[in-house]
Amino acid sequence: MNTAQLKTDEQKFLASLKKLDTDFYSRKDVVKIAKELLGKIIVTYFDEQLTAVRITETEAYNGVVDKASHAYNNRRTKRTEIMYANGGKAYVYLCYGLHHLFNVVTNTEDVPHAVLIRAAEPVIGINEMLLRTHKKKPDYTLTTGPGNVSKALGIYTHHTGNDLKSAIFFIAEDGYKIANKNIIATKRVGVDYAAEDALLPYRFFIKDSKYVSGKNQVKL
DNA sequence: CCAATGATTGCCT
DNA sequence: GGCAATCATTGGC
Repeated sequence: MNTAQLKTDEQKFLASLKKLDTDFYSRKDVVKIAKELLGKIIVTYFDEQLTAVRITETEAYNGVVDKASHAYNNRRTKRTEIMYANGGKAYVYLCYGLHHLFNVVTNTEDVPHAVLIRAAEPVIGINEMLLRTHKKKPDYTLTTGPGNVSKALGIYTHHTGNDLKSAIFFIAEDGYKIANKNIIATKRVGVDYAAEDALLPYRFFIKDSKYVSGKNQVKL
């Protein structure tokens, strides 16, 4: 990216970030990674527009043994192939024919784990997010819900397979910490078809955050 | 080849 | 709270 054309506050913001490295993503415990992604920053710099959000809600998908996962029972198709890559890649797919859902691929090669990013809080580029989502005013719906997060950040299915350590699309930490007692675990949303696996406590969100999807969200 | 469907959202009542 | 929108992927024929 050409950082010279960024505003001073944008440059300062980027300088405060440290990208998560491959070791973070390639660990074996996807549930732990889903928890640790809370509070991290997603940055996109598509079309000369810098946008960033802080993750507030995630869901773990535990690979071949998880009936809610696209890779359940080692299902390996053109769409899911990227889930079998080493951690640190983006898995983006179209849901209900219109929503682009962004997942972080974790674990090592041939172990198809992923974390769905379900909600976040805007940090940089709110005006651009409003343009992308066709909204008038920023409220919690701007980046709450997996479809909305992708829309606000400009993430589409053609980004599937992208490396999350690139200059224009990455996840980073900025030192922000969340106490364990402020992380809530619940069952996942919209996976009732997954029988007993639908009940697993694989969804995590930041307690009291306004940017949380479903019935746990706080109305303004 | 083709019908069914989904890790959702937003608009209507 | 109910339901329509909208289509790539999937799996069955």
